[in-house]
Amino acid sequence: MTPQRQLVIDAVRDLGHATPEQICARVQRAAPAVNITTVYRTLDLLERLGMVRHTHLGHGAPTYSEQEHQHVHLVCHSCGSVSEAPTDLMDDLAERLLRESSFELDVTHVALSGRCADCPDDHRTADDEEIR
Amino acid sequence: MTPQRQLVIDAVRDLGHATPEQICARVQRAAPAVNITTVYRTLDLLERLGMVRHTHLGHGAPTYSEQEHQHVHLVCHSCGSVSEAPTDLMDDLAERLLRESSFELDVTHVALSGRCADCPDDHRTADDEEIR
DNA sequence: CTATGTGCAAATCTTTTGCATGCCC
DNA sequence: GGGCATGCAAAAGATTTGCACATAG
Repeated sequence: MTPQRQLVIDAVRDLGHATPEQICARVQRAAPAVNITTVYRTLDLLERLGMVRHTHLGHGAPTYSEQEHQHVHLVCHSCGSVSEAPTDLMDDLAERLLRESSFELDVTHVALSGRCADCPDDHRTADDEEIR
Repeated sequence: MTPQRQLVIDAVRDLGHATPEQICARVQRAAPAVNITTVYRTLDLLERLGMVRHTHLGHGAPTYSEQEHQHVHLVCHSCGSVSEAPTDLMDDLAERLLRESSFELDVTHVALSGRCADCPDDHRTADDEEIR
């Protein structure tokens, strides 16, 4: 366990869910010399150790969060905000998938996409707004 | 409507769901001169026109499919296979999200992740296997 | 001494942009 | 001629790799 690794863990914990870039920026506030390469390598390592997990939020960037930090991500593709919902929302679905398709759902790995409460239902299609 | 655009539409239809790269390769079988830039631009255009949609399958690459081709994608993060399930699987969930979180779910935009019927439950974590 | 972690630079891959050309009306 | 679509080359952004150095055990 090196200082860099500890900093990455702290950053992941503090940020909740963040991209490698954001994590790197955070780490560099404490230790400017830390290279982004190290952040990538460390995230990879921590993930293999089961200490962090990553989730795909839709538009390319994977985000990392603590392993324990389990919830379903709801991404608004109009405003880009990410909110969280309890994983038991998915329990029924998970059960049905297992029964009907023998598919064992990993609830936390992928974000659900849609429009959040704050965004009006204008008629642009959702993807027009997606951050690239 | 140019020949290139028709070819892209055909490729999207034929391939079901495919990345821009795959679509480009397919198009180039018929017209080798077509540039990948054109594929990207055309997909963008077709998407704005509502003729195709794209879905995030988890590991970075977005895949494009016909607009009408509505279903939920199930991605196995052990073997990488993509299967499809009827969207009404998600109806209950969508309703609950709307009621409890005022979140209007877009069922088709994001793939669900998990382990498919064919993959044994070994104890590597799912993400170890994720295609990068 | 050996193994491992780190920083740096460069390579790679994907996607986007700028620009010149060509075609259609 | 004006506008739009295309191809090409280059840029941009994200991630990975090779390598040399340092440090710990």
